[in-house]
Amino acid sequence: MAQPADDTRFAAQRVRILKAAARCFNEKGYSGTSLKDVARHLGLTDAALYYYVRNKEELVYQCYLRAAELGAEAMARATTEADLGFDQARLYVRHHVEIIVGDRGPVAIMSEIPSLKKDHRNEVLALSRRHSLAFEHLLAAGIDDGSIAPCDVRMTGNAIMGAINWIPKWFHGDAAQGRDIVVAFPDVLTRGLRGAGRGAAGGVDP
Amino acid sequence: MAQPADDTRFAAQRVRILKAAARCFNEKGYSGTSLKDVARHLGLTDAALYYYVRNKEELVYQCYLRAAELGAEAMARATTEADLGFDQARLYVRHHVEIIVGDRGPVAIMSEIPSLKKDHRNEVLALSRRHSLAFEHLLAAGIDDGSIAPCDVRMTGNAIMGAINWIPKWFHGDAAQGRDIVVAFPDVLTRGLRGAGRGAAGGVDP
DNA sequence: ATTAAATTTTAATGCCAATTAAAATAATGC
DNA sequence: GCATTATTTTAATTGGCATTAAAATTTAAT
Repeated sequence: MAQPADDTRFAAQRVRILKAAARCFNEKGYSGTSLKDVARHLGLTDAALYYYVRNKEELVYQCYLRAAELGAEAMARATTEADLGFDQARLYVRHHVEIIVGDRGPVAIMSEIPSLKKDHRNEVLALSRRHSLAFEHLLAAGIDDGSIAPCDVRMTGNAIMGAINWIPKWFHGDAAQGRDIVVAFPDVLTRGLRGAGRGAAGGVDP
Repeated sequence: MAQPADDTRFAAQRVRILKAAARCFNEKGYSGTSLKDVARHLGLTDAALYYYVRNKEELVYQCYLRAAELGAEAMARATTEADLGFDQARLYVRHHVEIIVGDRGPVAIMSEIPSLKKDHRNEVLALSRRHSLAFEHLLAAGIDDGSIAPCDVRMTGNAIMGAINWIPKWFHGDAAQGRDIVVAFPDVLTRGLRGAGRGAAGGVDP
């Protein structure tokens, strides 16, 4: 009854459950998926899930926490691996998209935060805002260093995040398409950011 | 019991209901919103809704039909009002975004198509695909006429549509923010498309 | 005003899904 | 092999929600 926090078996099954849940939630929404749906994907019974989470609300909560973690990881790697704002933005998109369509996916879309109970909702909302703000700061830094053209960073951030968040709505695991996404999205989502300063490619071929 | 198809009262109430439903669905998802939730927004009882729709599934179906209509309208206006692909793409974003954040909104996000029954699902899926294809053709035409730089039109379309579809997740009716969106999104979402041919602004100022 | 039609409410009904407790099975250490 | 712990299942219990039919109220036309 007491689960060792680091037990391999328990932790592994936990992740399997979170991924199965993420797939279901992305497809049919939070309330639209029953615990039986999630369990079926794992060859389990609905009741078995209660060994890993207190209740259904906590299952979504954990999914959203995991989503926030992975997003933050992509962001952290991006700011570490490049200096110019533009390059960081591009890297962030690349890393996040790779996670979403790769082996660590599916990642739950944080699309039903209002369904969480107050404490969890506030926590997830805070994480979400922190992520958005981090990206906006990244964009602002890019404008300062001249690699990104002046723009409304709030709206630009919302646009880029939206395009990423929407991916699970139309990507359902096709490997070839996954490769297309990883190749195209970083370019598509950042091509409009280019500034005239350092690192600017211009847009006019010589 | 028999509703005159064009009756002002009936039609008006019907639209009010669809908008209230769209708001609820966007916020809490299809299964997450009860008919009582929708009715409460209108000062009605849940049972009253059955005078306007056969059942809950048809309520979503109608919301999605309306969403498809409005999207198609934005697309049609865009292709009518401009010639170059780039200008059409920009106009489409402008029109669609104006509808979403304007008085005709909220518009339901088509995010739970799998919850529809087969016939409705197929119809809505077809409309959705048609819309995506229309946009991809528009992009391809822009590449041909030189106003849009060569790109993966499928992925570019997915990215732009995703950014638009995600708007209702963070926009909740604030008028000032609505203006920001209308001003920024057409630019943000199409700035990366510019080609080197006719109508190209380049990216280098002087 | 009176009547008929249109709209909404009240008051059931039944099902599905979340949750829980106890029992059964599987895994692990000795 | 035995005993203890971890994991899953079976078998209730529960409440909410979609749905329906009949009754009540409102609206509109004459």
